[in-house]
Amino acid sequence: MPATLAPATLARPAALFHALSDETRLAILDLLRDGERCVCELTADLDAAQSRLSFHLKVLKDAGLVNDRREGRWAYYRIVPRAIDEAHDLLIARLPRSTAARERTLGGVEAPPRDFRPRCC
Amino acid sequence: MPATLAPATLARPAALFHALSDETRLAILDLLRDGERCVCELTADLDAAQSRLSFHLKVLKDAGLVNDRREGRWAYYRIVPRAIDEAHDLLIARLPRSTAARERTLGGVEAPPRDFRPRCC
DNA sequence: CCAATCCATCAAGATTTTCTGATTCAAGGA
DNA sequence: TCCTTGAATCAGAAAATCTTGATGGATTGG
Repeated sequence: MPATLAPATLARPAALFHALSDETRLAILDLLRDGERCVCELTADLDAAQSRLSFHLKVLKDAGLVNDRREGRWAYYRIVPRAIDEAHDLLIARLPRSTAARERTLGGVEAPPRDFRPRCC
Repeated sequence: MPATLAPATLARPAALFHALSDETRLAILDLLRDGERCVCELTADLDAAQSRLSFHLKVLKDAGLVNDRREGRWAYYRIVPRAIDEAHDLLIARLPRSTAARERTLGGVEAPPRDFRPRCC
């Protein structure tokens, strides 16, 4: 997308929300809420092909939402709570800025005058 | 995706996070934080094609993240704070379940015994 | 009525994601 | 050493998403 649309500050939130935007990945996270799991457990619980889980685990890991730990031939994945916190902050940052703006947003008493016209046209 | 992987309960969070996973849409939301804007304003501010903005506004609207209001030939869009709140709740629901699980996740003192083996293998 | 403006929608193409089925590698166990 | 298992990675196909340019409807002003 054009540079004018994509300040660096939007890349991280977009990547984080993208990692959360898939049902398979959300199902993985739901399983990891109870603690770490190896890929073979996830494969069994989700009834999904192993290469598919590896793919989605990589997406989650690249986004920083999960960690992995090696033990013998197993790979154990777990949630990184800080990443959820980060996503939380990035979400809150999307709320309307002020109470006044919020009321305007909600169509409250502070709505703009009827003859308000956009600046661009 | 397979039905076994996609309980109905995951469709909504996936759709919501997907709407938030694009830089153009995040840029739109950032502009709407100060109150409602018409499409022509967004087009000017983001230097984007009008059909492109209509596309992204539709994605945001279908996800419930924005509302629109018609006035003459203008369409004013605004953030729906409740949808942000909903996304917030869906995010918090992805945090590790208990303190114990969280400590296990973080590799704390409550880590499982060394001879722990996955149930599946 | 005519022309201009705002906007949604469509079709076509390009790009990105996702899935499947190998293949490969490392770690154990026999 | 040989065989099995857990997991990452790759190639190719399929599916979804995004962009662009064109079209058309609705509204407004002349």
